[in-house]
Amino acid sequence: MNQQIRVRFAPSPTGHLHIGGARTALFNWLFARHHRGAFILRIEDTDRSRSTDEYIDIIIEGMKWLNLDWDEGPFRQTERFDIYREYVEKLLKIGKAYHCYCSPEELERKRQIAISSGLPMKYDGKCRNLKSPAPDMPTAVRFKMPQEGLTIVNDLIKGRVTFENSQLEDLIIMRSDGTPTYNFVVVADDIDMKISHIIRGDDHLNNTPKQIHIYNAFDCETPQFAHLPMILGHDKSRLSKRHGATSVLAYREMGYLPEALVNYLVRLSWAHGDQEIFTKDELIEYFSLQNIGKSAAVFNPDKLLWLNSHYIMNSDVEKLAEMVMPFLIKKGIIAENQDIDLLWLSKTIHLLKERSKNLDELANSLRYFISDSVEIDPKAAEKFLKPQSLEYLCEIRNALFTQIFHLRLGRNRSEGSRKISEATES
RNA sequence: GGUCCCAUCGUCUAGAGGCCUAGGACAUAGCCCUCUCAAGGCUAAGACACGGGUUCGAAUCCCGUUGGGACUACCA
Repeated sequence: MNQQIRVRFAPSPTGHLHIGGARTALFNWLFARHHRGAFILRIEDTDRSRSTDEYIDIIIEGMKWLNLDWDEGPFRQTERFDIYREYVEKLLKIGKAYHCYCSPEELERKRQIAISSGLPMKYDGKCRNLKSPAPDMPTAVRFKMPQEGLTIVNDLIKGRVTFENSQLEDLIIMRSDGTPTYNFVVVADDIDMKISHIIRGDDHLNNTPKQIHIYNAFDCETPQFAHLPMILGHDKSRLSKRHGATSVLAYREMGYLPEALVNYLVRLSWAHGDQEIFTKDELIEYFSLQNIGKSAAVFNPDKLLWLNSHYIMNSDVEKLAEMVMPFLIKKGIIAENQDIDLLWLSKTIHLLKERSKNLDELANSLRYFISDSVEIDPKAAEKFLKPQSLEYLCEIRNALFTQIFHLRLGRNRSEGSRKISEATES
């Protein structure tokens, strides 16, 4: 293992693992695997009021479904508060941080004034050089940002980005309740975990100069940064619930294959010539930060669906049989513990997979072949099949499907099984 | 408002100054295959945001304009 390369995915458990987060995780994972480095999973749950254990489980489940395995973690920041306190103490001691006695209300008032008068909304530094601190008051701790000069971020994707230090404000690194804040813990953890490359969304690019100064305060070398372009909705605004499903597990529910989602996500801002379909091994071999584009990408459900049907068509029937099972159970097509002839199921799937774009559709088609007792009710069928497919099912003239039709009408499964064998072999 | 990022078909993208009459993929349309629906094959339509430079030569480099996005919390 290459000890030099260490990357991490650091979601906050305030919601599901969404499309954008999944792609960030994927790129980190690919980078680690390509370089034979370490991929670390870290849960950023310092905001206790918004973080839940349930979301942690959901995020981990999403990672597992996508087959993104990690080498270290999952670490939880709430279990590391002692470490952060030490780091804060150190900064206080060397004079890189100071106590701030301003109340949130006071700060909010100043911010409103700044907005209405069109001035920059920056902390005024009131407590920066306080001579006689009041030790009994609840205090937050602020980091002392340099106030002049430039900070340069040499980003592996965006290139050289320059920030004026005068724009940076003394950010709060520890709240008055003693809990540390994001921009600080990120750095503390990345130092502590010896992260070599930070690959994250470019919504963090503006945070980077602040974090660089924290590295400097600790006299630590900064890691390499790579800021990925955002994924947008069809209207080019940030992807959110109103654009449809954004959580990774929702795609599992809808019958998408993890390989299809991974293949779709990897092609957002990344390309390898004209190739569209990649195996996992190919991705690991080809992946490089160098051919990641700089511009945001619009999420396109049509192309994802096309990839999914491609992967369904090219999957082994045995594997599909296994994957479609939860859908059959959920729909009540088979009972939870029903004994089902897997060979028969596989052969039926073989006949249907070409026209199923997802596992949900596949299950719906299967309904008509599995339920012996169910007569076809066109009204009911209409709910699950497209008109053409319904027509196709009902007007069966194709010899092959005539046989299955008989089977479905429910005479004898072994009889049907024999006929499917004949059909699939010819 | 301030700071930062971005800009090739509707969408994802190829493009590293001449291989560009700008290539591929999704979606769209047509044709072929076919007893239906799919799948597959072929074809069509469809883009370098705009304006200035630099250069013998610009999608590609530089500047500006316009448009989009992100950040601007005792959120992450």
